[in-house]
Amino acid sequence: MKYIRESMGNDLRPVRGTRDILDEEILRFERILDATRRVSALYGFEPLSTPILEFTEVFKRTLGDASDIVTKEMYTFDDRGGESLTLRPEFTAGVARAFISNGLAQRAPIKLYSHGPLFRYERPQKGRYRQFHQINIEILGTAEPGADVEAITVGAHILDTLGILGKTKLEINSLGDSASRDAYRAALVKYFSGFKNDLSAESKIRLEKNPLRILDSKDPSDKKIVADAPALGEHYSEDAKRFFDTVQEGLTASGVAYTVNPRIVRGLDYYCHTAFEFTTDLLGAQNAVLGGGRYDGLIEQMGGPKTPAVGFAAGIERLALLLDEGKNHARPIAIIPIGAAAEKKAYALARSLRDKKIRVELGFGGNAGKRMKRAAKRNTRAAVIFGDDELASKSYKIKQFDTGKEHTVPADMLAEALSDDTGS
RNA sequence: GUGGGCGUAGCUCAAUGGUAGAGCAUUCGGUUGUGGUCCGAAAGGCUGCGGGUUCGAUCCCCGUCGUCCACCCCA
Repeated sequence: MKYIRESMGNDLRPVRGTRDILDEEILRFERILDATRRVSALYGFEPLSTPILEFTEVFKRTLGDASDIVTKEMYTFDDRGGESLTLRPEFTAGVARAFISNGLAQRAPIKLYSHGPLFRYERPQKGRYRQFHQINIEILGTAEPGADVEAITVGAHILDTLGILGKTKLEINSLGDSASRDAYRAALVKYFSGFKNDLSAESKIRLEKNPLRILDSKDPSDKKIVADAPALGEHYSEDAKRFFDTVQEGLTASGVAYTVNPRIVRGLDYYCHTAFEFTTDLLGAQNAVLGGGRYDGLIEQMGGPKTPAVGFAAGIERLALLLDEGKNHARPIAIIPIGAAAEKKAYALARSLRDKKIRVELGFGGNAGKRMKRAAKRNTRAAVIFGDDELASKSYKIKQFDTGKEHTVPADMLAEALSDDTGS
């Protein structure tokens, strides 16, 4: 340690906004991925893994040159061949690209789930890192409101399986179809322009770049102005209204509780109709845990066939922060051989127990006392103790750590005696 | 990118303008066929880094890096 510090200085630190994930946290990650895999399979989702690197153009074209992500948050660099590449800052663009590249339109509608690391150059904060991880769900190739219902439902189901649905609330909104959106945007710009001098500095910029986002401003004086702003609902077309109604009916029929919040908006142009967020008040300012919406225009915008789609992403770090303690560790048993003959036999015993799906800690070296100590530290539930006596009588001594009780079982009953225990 | 709090042992934190201490954790011993408790001991620190003030800085000042919180943006 000392040597390393002297020779390497600060270079041993992980890069700002990145970190090693270990112990309790990585087990939580595993639980989240496990639940996502199991639940999404129930809905017919197939796994998809796309590259972490894409041509920069993939993100520029989908997110828009002016978006914050593109202008100041992407890790973009030229590779040795002079190509401009970018570490993916989000999933949807890469999934859409893969949809086109692989001709998945042939299989539409198709349901895909992905997970993995994403990168954004942002100031790190609670539940927010420069390398972060998401699970991602997309349903591509159907314009039916039922797909929106299913996307939201599978999200709720995953949260429920993780035991954290109750810590969140679901808010939904409709942005209307593109005609409704454009009309609404114009109405908003007109309205807010009348208050230009009273808006916060950020919102003045939003007025130019992204007027919908003013609705979501946290600035107190903005909020007052927003309160009387024209409502999105007034600008829905008949179709848009019917679509939103159908989604709500579907959610109710699916037993998914929600509230309509007109302030839920998406900044990017290709979003339309449904927008939704599962939020929590347990994570400070990073209140969005899972969010998504419909993006009918995206794939066509990328140069693919006209393909309506809906999807969401959920931040694994944020989900992990909400997860309850415990249930992460399955408790193994320890094998404690005493004497040379027993020690030699321990390897085969460990293997045969592991073949029977019993988790085994095979301590290394030391006398019985030392091995017992180590076993206790490994959170084992029981120890299998055997020496010359037990070998002679073809038996094993089992010690239950929780009760401290010991009993001896014949060799051929060992696995059975151990698998009776809970917690494996 | 903007604003604020904080950087002392692996972790959580003390301390004083005179070059640092506790608890937990770690290792060893008390116990070579029995853990968790208990007792004893050891190890672990350029007090983030650089500069300044000072006879002397962990403390005061400046810078820097890191971290945390908020804004921005988002999951």
